[in-house]
Amino acid sequence: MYFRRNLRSGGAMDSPSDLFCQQSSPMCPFGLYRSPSGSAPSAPRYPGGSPPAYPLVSPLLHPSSASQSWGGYRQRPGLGPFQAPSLEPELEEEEEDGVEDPEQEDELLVRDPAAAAAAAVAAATMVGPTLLSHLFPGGMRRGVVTEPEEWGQDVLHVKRLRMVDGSLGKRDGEEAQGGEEEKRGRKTDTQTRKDEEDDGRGGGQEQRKESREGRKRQRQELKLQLQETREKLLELQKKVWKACDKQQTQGDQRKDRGKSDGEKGRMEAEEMEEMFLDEGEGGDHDVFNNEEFLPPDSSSKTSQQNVSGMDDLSPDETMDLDVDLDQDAERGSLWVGCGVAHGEWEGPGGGQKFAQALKQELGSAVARVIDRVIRLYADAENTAPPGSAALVVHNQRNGGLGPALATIENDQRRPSGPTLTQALEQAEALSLVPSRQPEKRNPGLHSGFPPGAHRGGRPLPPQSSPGVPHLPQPPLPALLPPRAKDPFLPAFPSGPPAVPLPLLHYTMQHLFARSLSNLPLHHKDSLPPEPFLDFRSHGPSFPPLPLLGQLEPPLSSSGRGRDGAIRDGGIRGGGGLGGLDGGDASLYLGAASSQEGLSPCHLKKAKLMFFYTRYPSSNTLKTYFPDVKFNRCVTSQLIKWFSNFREFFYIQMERFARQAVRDGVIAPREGALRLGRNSELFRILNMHYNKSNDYQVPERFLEVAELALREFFIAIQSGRDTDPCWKKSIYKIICKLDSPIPDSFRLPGCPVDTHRSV
DNA sequence: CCAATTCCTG
DNA sequence: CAGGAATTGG
Repeated sequence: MYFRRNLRSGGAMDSPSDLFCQQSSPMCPFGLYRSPSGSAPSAPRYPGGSPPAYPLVSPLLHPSSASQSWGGYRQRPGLGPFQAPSLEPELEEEEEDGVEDPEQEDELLVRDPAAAAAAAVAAATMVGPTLLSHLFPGGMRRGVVTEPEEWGQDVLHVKRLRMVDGSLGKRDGEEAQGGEEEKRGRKTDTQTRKDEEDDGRGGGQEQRKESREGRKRQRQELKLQLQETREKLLELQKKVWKACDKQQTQGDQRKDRGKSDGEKGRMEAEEMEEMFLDEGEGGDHDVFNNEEFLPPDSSSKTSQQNVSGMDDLSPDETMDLDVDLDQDAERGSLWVGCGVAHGEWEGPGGGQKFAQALKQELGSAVARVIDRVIRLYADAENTAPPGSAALVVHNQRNGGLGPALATIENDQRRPSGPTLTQALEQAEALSLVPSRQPEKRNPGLHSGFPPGAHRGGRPLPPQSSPGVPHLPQPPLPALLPPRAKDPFLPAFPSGPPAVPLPLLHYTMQHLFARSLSNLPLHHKDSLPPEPFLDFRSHGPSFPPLPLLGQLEPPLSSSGRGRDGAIRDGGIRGGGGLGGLDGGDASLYLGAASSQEGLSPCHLKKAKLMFFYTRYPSSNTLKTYFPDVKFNRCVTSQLIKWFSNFREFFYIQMERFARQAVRDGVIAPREGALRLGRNSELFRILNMHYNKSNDYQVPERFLEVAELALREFFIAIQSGRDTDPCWKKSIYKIICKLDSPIPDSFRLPGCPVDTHRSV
C-alpha cells in the first residue's frame, strides 16, 4: 500500500486517531455503505469528515435507502396493534386502569383512521380520568374535547365504525398474503370474528355498499386530519428534542439510561417501519390503498409519505413521545421519551415548566384530533349500515394510512410531490436530528423483502440487509456526466469539485474504486488545460484511493471493452497512465494541484524519473513533484521509493552479471553484457519502471544500466564480491551518472512520452 | 541529531 | 513497496 505512510504521516489532521476514531465507533454510520461495497478495505478508513451529512444525504441519493433505514423491525408478539378484539372488552378496564398498552394505542393511532379513532377514543376514555387528568389537572381538556359523558357514546360510535371497517376490509379482500406469524395470528382471529359477523348480520351487504362511498370520503378526511395531528406531534417532538439536547449534556449518569431509551426509540422506529410495511403490503386489499380512493391531488398520500420520510429521518423520537407518556402517566410522572432518562424533566428548574408546556401542547393537539375523529365517525355512522355485526375486524391494519405511508420506495407512483410545507417540515426534521442518524437501524430490510414477504417478527441482524447493495448503483452516471472529449484517461473530477459533499466524496471514491474501470469519466470541461488526472487526496481525512492502482489492472482488461467505444471519443491508452500514447510531450497525467499524499501516479512518475536519476536529491524531488505538498514523511517516502528503485535495479544488475559470469562470459563487451532493448534485462527493467510501456526508455538509462551491469560483472568476475562493501564502489560510479531530467517532469502529473505509440 | 542510504524482511 | 534496523555523513 502506497498510502500507509500517508495515513500515518504527520499532518496535523491525519493523525491515526483522527483517521480511525470514527471508524471504530460502534455505531458506524457508514456501515450502510460499507457492507455493500464488499467491505472494501479502504472503506472503513473513511474518517467521515462530516458524518451527519451521511444520513442526511444518503436518503436523498438513495431514496430506497431512506425507507430502508428503519430496518430490523421487531414485532412484539401479542402486541398486535389490531388485536382490537381485546381492545373492545378491555375498554372498561382501561377506564379503570388508565393505561392500555401504550404501544398498542400508539400504533392504533397511526395505522388506520378507524383504528386511530378507536385508539383516540380509548385514549380519551382512559385518559379522561387518568392521563389527561395528569396532563391537565385543571381540566383544560374540557375546553377542547367533548365532555366525558359524550365519550361513552363516541366510543360506541367508533366501535361500530370499526366493525364496519372490518366488514369493509373483508369485502374488499382478505389480507395480503400474510406470511408473518403475527399477521397470521391476527388473521385467524380476524376470520373467526368475521365468521361470527357474517352469521350475525345475514344479508346486510347491500346496505354496506350504499354507504361505502361516503365512508371512503370520510376516511380520506380522517386521514388528512390524522396527518395533521401527526405533524403537530412531530412539532412537539421537535421541541422535546431541543430540550433533550440541552439536558443530555447535563449529566453522565443519564447516559446509560438514555442509551437504553435510545434503544427503545429505535424499537419504536422499527415498529413504525413495520407499520409502513404492513400498509404497503396490504395495499391491494385495502380500500385506502386503491388509487381510486386517493384524492386527486393525493395530498394524503404525499403527506403521509412525507411523514414517512420524517419519521425515517428521526425514527427514534418519533414514537417515544406517545409511548412513554403513557407509561409514566401511570406513575404520575410524565416523561417524554427522547433518549433521555425517565424523570429527566423532573429535575429542578425549567424541566417541569417544559413538561407542563409540553403537556398542554400535546394534550391539546391530541384532543383536537380526537374530537375531530370522533365527530367524523359520528357522522359517518349515520350512513353506516346498522346491520353490521358488532365485531371488530383487524385488517384495518392494512387500511387507512396504508397507501399514504407507503415507503419512499413506492413513491414513484406518487402522483405529486410533497407540498412546500411538507418539504419544509421535512427539512426541519432533518436539521433537528442529524446527530442521531447514525443510530438508525440498519436499512435495507424493506427492500430486502418483496411486498408481502415474510419479514419475520424479529430484528434482522444489522449488516444483513440485502437491500443495501443496490445503493451505489445510481449515483455514478448521474454524478459524473460523461465528457467524451477528454483525450485523457478517466479523469478524476478536479477543479471545482463536482461533489462537494463528503458523502459524495466517499461514495464516489467507492464508485471509482469499484467501477471506475468500467465507466468513462471525463471531466475535461472543468479542467484546466494542463492538469490531467487529479489525484489530490480529499484532504488529509481522505486517504487517497488507489485509483490508478485499482484502475490499471481492470483497465487493461475490462477497460478494453469500452475502449472501443470510448477511444473513438478521444480516449487513448489502455489503463491508468499506461495507456498514454499521446503525441505531445506536454501531455501529462497526474495531480493537478498540491496534495499531501503520494498517489500511484506519483509513483509512476518517480519510476520514470528513475530513468534519468538514480539518486535524486530532496530538492530534485521537490522540483519535479510540484503537485505534492512535501513534508518530512512524503519526502522520505519518495526517497524511499528511489531507494527501492535502486535496490531493484542493482539486484537485477548483479543477477545478470552473475549469470554472465556463470555463462562464461569473459569480455565485458560481449553481447551478453549488452543491454539491448530486446534483452531480457531490458524487458525486466522496463517492466518494472515503465510497466505500461507508455514511455520510451531513454538511451542514457540503457547506457547507465549497461555500465552498472559491467561493473558488477567485473567485480564478480574478479572476486571482489567477497568484500562486504564491494557494491559501494559501483554505487559511487552509478550515482555520478545521473542525467538531467526532462523539463516535462517538472509539470505536475505524469509525463507522457511523445514518440511512443503502443 | 537528522537525513540519507543500505540491508533485510514481509 | 513499506517497515525497520543499522550505518554513515554532515
